[in-house]
Amino acid sequence: MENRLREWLPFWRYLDGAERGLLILNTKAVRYKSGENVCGCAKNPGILLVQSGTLLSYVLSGNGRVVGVHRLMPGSVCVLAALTALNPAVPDFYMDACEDSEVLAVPVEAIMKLSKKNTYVKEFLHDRSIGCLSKVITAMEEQLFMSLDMRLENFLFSEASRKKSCEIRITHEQIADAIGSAREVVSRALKRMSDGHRIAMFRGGIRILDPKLSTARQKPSYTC
Amino acid sequence: MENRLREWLPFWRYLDGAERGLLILNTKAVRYKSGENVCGCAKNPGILLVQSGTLLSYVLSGNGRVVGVHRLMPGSVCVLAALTALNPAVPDFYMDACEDSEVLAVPVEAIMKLSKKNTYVKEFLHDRSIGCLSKVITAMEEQLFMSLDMRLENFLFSEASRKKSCEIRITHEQIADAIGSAREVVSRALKRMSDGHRIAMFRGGIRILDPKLSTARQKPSYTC
DNA sequence: TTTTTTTTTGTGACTAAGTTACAAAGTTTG
DNA sequence: CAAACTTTGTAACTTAGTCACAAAAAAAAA
Repeated sequence: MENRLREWLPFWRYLDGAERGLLILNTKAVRYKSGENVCGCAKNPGILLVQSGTLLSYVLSGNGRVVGVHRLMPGSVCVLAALTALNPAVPDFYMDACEDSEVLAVPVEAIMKLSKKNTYVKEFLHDRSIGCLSKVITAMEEQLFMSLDMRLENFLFSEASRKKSCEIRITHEQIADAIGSAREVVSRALKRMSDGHRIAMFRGGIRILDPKLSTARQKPSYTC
Repeated sequence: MENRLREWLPFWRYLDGAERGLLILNTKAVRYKSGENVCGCAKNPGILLVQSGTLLSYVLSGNGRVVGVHRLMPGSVCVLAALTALNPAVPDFYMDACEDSEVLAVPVEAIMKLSKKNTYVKEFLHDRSIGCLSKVITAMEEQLFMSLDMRLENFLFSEASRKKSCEIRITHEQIADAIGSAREVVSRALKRMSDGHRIAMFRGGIRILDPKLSTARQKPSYTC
């Protein structure tokens, strides 16, 4: 545990013995089953250090629509949950495990106590907070400004490169959740791509045929 | 000038003589004409203290669509522009004067120099940054999750209460920009409201008739 | 193995909202 | 007053989300 903290918390080397003790004492290893809710509904694990598995954080509308925000992989350190708890201006976020996952969680109170005394912790929190919120904004910009087809292509591309394979095992429903759309809409878009022989579809997955799809990841372009 | 800085920068009382001098020396009073661009396109005035007029900050898509983010009124202190310059992860923002306006601008370099030495400045920046980004996220959530009609009603209500009058002088085009829609869409929605006798329309403005419109401001509700 | 149930995918009809293109009405300016 | 510009109206079309239901495939139960 101590090794993990040292490895992932850049301020570790600036902590004195008592501060390290406080952190070690309060940090808890938590396991989540695939699909289990990690954060939201008044549940707040604090700062997360992902050991294994994948977590997905998202924003939720009143009527169930969703914008995916981050994918947290092993090695990720995420302060978003803590931030929600610390600052009432920050809107609510949710997080689910999308595989069986193992994380180290530093509760909000502990990190707050530290950050009040230690500049390095404070600076760490500041930096990561802005990073997290920026990612949220970027994700929402994508959702607001990019067409469904582009988002879908980008998603397929990024999944393929993540899995290092042009065969992706995923359902239309899961894709829709990931890119913030509806299952029927995704099914139709995939059908168009399939008709154009850019992908091949099979139950529970997709194979990418068009090499262009797996090379140029588009980005929304901002002009003035 | 010094009085204004003291009044609006909560860390002023924690600065020593040299630091105050640095700030006074670097802060500039700037005037913007209505419609003039304040921030964006490599232009970055730094931290803004609005003296008079109104500024509007927004996010811009590649094809000209817009999400309004903040309205800065006299007394507002905004660190968004500075934040963009300081942290490459933060996406680009734009800002226009929407009336003739007068602001005090503290350039990025000056505030950075101060924040490196002074904890209070650092904490101020941190706090305002998170506040600004949270507002951006809230604005984008509204755009993503709320129906056009709701956004329009909320806008009309907030304008009416801001101007303390149920007669708002504004064009459909300006409304569309403010709520992130298109002029035709706004015209149609206004026509529906006008048909239902909730508003009266005249060239260059709108009068609110339905008292319900000016009482209950709706918010998107988040559930789990 | 069959039968039943669940999961996944397909489809049509409908709605909301953004886009394009143009016209008409009202205002301002020469 | 006429010309130019600003503001508003309107129709046709496109994209994407919603609702309702059906068909196909896989998994579980009998």
